[in-house]
Amino acid sequence: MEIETTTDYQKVKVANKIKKMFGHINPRTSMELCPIRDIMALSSDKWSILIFLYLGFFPVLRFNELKKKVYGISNKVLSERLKTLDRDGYISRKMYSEVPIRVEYQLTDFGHSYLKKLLELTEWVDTYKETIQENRLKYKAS
Amino acid sequence: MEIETTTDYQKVKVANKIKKMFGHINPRTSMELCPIRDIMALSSDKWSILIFLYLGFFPVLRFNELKKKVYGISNKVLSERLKTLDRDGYISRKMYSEVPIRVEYQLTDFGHSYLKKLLELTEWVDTYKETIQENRLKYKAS
DNA sequence: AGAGCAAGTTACAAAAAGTAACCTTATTAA
DNA sequence: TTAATAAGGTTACTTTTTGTAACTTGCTCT
Repeated sequence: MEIETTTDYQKVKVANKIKKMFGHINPRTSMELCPIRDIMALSSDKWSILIFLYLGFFPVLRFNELKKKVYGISNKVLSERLKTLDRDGYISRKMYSEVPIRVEYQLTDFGHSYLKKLLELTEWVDTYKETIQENRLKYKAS
Repeated sequence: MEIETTTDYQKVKVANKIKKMFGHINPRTSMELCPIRDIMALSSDKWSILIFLYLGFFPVLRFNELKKKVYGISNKVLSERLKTLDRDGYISRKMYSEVPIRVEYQLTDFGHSYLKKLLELTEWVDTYKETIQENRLKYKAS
């Protein structure tokens, strides 16, 4: 898989984007107070990605349905992640007081908007996953 | 900040993308063996994002320069992240046997390619960070 | 009365991240 | 001739985060 080189012009554009977003980036200051990292970390961790993907694929899922699909996740962690995603507005939680109780989760418009962007990044990863495997083998051999 | 609603047509397109990438997504199988999560988790965590951004902004940085810029990171974690990013091929590490020793890190073409995609996601986050803050306040109040 | 179900919670163990002191090799200053 | 300084880490130890598995709650059905 060939990676096209980034031209100097493109690099300048990237640097400008970074500067615009992280205005205080310079040798003397930090990004410590920047919320972007916090938001990124909470929405792109290994479990949240799967929750986004499954809710993008199946419009509505209940707690235990998600638990079965997001293979390996525990009740505790699923519960925590759903709370965070709900709190930040990516998903909605609807409780129906039936017996037994029914709770339904789905992406909000905001969540769909984020998922669209997240997918573009995962598509890149999907395209180059073999390249990364090869890089790891080369590294190991060296 | 208004979020535009995702049409049913767009949702189907998203579902198709997911199906293409995560072909085995269905109620009976898992994504357990999928490398995408692993790669995403290792390249988009809270410290790696900053390393990408700083190396996207400053073409070449030495260990201690990075340490100063990536405010709050410890030697140990910086060293670990740099190793992982080097191993996966995002950055290159060049050592010069001077005294004192000099080690330079920079993005590879592969790393630049990834950063470009990562930036699109962080730009979305940058655009909507206030929305998320509001969502959190609403959630807290409810 | 006992079993079962959905949707969690809780107490505890394991893993990951953070902290601070230390190491190496060579150079210069006292 | 010690001693301090420098870069780029490593190591031992502490704290925080994750993961595991058992338990809870409220109601129904047998």
